[in-house]
Amino acid sequence: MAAATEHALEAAEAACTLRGARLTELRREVLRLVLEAGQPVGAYALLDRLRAGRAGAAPPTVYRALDFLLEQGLIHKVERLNAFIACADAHDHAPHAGHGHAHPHQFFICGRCGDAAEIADASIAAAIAEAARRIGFRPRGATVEVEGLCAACAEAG
Amino acid sequence: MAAATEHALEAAEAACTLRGARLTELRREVLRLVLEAGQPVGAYALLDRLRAGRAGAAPPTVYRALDFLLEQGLIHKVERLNAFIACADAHDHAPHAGHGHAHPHQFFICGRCGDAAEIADASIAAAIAEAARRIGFRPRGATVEVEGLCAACAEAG
DNA sequence: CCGGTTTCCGTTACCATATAACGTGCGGCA
DNA sequence: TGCCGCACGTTATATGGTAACGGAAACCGG
Ligand SMILES: [Zn+2]
Ligand SMILES: [Zn+2]
Ligand SMILES: [Zn+2]
Ligand SMILES: [Zn+2]
Repeated sequence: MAAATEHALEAAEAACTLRGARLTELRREVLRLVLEAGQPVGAYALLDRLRAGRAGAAPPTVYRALDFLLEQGLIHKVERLNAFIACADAHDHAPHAGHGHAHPHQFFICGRCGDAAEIADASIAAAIAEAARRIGFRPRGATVEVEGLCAACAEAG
Repeated sequence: MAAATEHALEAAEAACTLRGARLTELRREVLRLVLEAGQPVGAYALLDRLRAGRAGAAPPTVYRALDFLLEQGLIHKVERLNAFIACADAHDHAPHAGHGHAHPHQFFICGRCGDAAEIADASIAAAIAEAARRIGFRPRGATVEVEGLCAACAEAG
């Protein structure tokens, strides 16, 4: 599946260029590591892997790169795991001119195999927006993370 | 509003008794601190306050109490803040015999004043359940946390 | 090409959040 | 009485995240 990673990297490159953001060597490398993980991955796990090619890497090195990738909507943070994962459809959501909130999304996290499936369900988003409206709350961003068993694991055991 | 805190503590006592769980002195004290905070409060902030009356308190002291209170559904964790808050309607949800998942709930967190409003919106829960069903996911618990401006702060500015 | 400005990133130090591991005391129970 | 399980103290450690400073490099208006 290295091909998928390469494709995603090229798409990220293109998206950044469109917005005038600089996907530097370091940021590109961190994005590659997140893509290759394929699952939510912690900042320090990324740091360890990053050090394979970059001797002096330290926490700020990886956190700054992650902040950039979050800004660009190329990755998401999984709050329940304090971990990061590549956006499943970074190439789809419109390249806003400015910086950004990530697009609305939800995660279904398997407690057995560790997979995190990203979806963008309009009716969940609508229900949240409606509830917010009802209490006069002005939403700026939402975290929706469901823990449980994925289809494969539920069947297996 | 100390009266409200006392009332909640008595309700918690009753609920624990019903389930055969022991709301010890320590756990009761931590619950009191969470109730008195009125907002999401970090474990180490609780630890500091706990130390006022308990010289030797250490991280495990407060984390074990918090784990118990979470089990009993008396408090919730706010993942986005790594903080804890008293359940807004702990006396309402059925006292399951066994231990438990917390009841379904959602938080609307004001980024200006720090308040976190807990609601239990059936249509949000339903939309999530439906999305889970569609992908064959078996949910065990959900985190729904919306960040933004509460009604008061949105009006103020 | 120059000089001013911004951005990126190396580096050090530190803070914040959470858990592992082990021991002791205590109450319930055969 | 001996055993067991739970609660909790205690120490140490793991894991996650920032502040602050400085130098190098990219960018831009001349
Ligand atoms: Zn996404
Ligand atoms: Zn699974
Ligand atoms: Zn609640
Ligand atoms: Zn507010």
